[in-house]
Amino acid sequence: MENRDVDRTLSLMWRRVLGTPQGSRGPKQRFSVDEVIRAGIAVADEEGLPAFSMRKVADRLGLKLMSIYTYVPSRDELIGLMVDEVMGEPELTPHAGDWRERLTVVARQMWDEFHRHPWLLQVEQSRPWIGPNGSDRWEWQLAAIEGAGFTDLEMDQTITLIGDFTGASARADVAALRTAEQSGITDLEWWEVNAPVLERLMPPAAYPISGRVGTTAGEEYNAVRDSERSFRFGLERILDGLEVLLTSGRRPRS
Amino acid sequence: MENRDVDRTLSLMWRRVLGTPQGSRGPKQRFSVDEVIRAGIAVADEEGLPAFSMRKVADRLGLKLMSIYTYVPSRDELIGLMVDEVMGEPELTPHAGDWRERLTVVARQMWDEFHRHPWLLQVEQSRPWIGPNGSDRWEWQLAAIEGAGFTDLEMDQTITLIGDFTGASARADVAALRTAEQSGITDLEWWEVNAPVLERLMPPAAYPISGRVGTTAGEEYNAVRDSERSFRFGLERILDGLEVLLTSGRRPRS
DNA sequence: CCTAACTCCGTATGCCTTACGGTATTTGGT
DNA sequence: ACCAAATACCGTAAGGCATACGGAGTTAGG
Repeated sequence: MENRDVDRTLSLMWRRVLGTPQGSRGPKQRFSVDEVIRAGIAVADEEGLPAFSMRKVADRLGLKLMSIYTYVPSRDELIGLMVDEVMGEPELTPHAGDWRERLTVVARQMWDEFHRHPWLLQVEQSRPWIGPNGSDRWEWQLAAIEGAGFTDLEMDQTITLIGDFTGASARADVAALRTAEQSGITDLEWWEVNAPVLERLMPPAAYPISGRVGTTAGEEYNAVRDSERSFRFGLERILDGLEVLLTSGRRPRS
Repeated sequence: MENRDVDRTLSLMWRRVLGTPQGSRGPKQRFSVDEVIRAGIAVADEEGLPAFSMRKVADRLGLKLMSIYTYVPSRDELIGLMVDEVMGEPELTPHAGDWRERLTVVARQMWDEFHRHPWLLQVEQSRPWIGPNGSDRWEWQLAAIEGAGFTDLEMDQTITLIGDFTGASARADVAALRTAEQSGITDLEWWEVNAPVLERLMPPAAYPISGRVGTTAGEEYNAVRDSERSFRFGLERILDGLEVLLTSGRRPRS
């Protein structure tokens, strides 16, 4: 990636700060970059990232396909801009309560966001775009545990841990929701269709533990999985583990 | 999804158990389903899932594109079969040591696997295929914590937690490795190109905490991120948190 | 008032999956 | 021994995608 591309990318990301460097010669653009980004978000919200295409963005704006490329250099770039745009949606409310409550808010915000914009989980960012909203968010997330007693390194690792885990849980939950919706068949119905076949294929003797655990979980969840509950379980364990780190005594306030 | 499709899907998955129901009339197939699956894995290993195509699988076997469809009903199905095939690669060694060590082995096995077959992280399984190797693995993973004092429900949630977290960490690590390899530019070089631009865009006063933390982390990691280290950090926290759950006293052996 | 710069778009290239129909091959049944 | 059914393999085409390129129309600076 050339230096010029870096500039092009970043100047779109930070267009609020830099202003839009509109050359003044030719005709004015019919839309703004922001409108293109918002149209992109709408398409992705409705159809998911695999079905997201430049043509659909263009159609939504009443432009023809290739005109989109005068606003944005490529599909990947547009997606990067969409991501940072979305990062700016939730208000970064001042932190309150102890660090456990604060981290819970941080995690819950991400969880909600992944449900509002499931395509975020499908973005493959080769190199992370550094945009204004993402940067503000990262600052806010770190602020949640500032002064709790972590070292700088641990702060970085802690937010990464919370984010990674929340993303993975949300991914499972969103996948389950989407499948249920698309196939028009509930988890339970699916199971009822497959169970007889699987019972023939999987002798209980070969799966003593998963058989027992699966039955218990199925009865308790009233479904094959309950991702929301797994998320709460995991988050509590992680918070407990962080507390152990903080109270293990070997730690002078850095 | 019709009942017949369920059968078709599952009978391919469990072909070892069921035998291949080869009608005996026409010409024999030149290859086996297993060879197709292995060719698919080779393609995915080399080029990743986005570049994975039926044509490449066919080319690798010396078949023409459409012939693949006589072995496997669709691309998605083939990917499902590839996943279960890969799940059978590592040996499920008998568990030894305490539950912490065992869970570490479980997590490390997944971590390694995601690095051996990074495309696993790109698979969007709408409904999870239940195959023999995946089932055996799940049984083995649960066995790692059998008798440690968890309830059945907690066993399910614990393995899910370890798996989710490991997947997310591996995703970050693999993405970083791939980017470094593809762009031929290291994290550090990328930073050196971008830093001057970003310094202009991001006034330090607006990012006091992330500035400080980022500097510390950068010096310590000798890179922007160190996913391997974040993985070890997160895993330790999670294991600590699970230990809290087990030793909190409120727990009669279920 | 002319021309440089710019927007918008038509066309083309080269990918992808998969539906469909044709042809060659093998074998069970007669 | 021969025919017909079943099957594997493949050619073609439809309908999708990103994006390179060049042309036509529009605007404003000099």
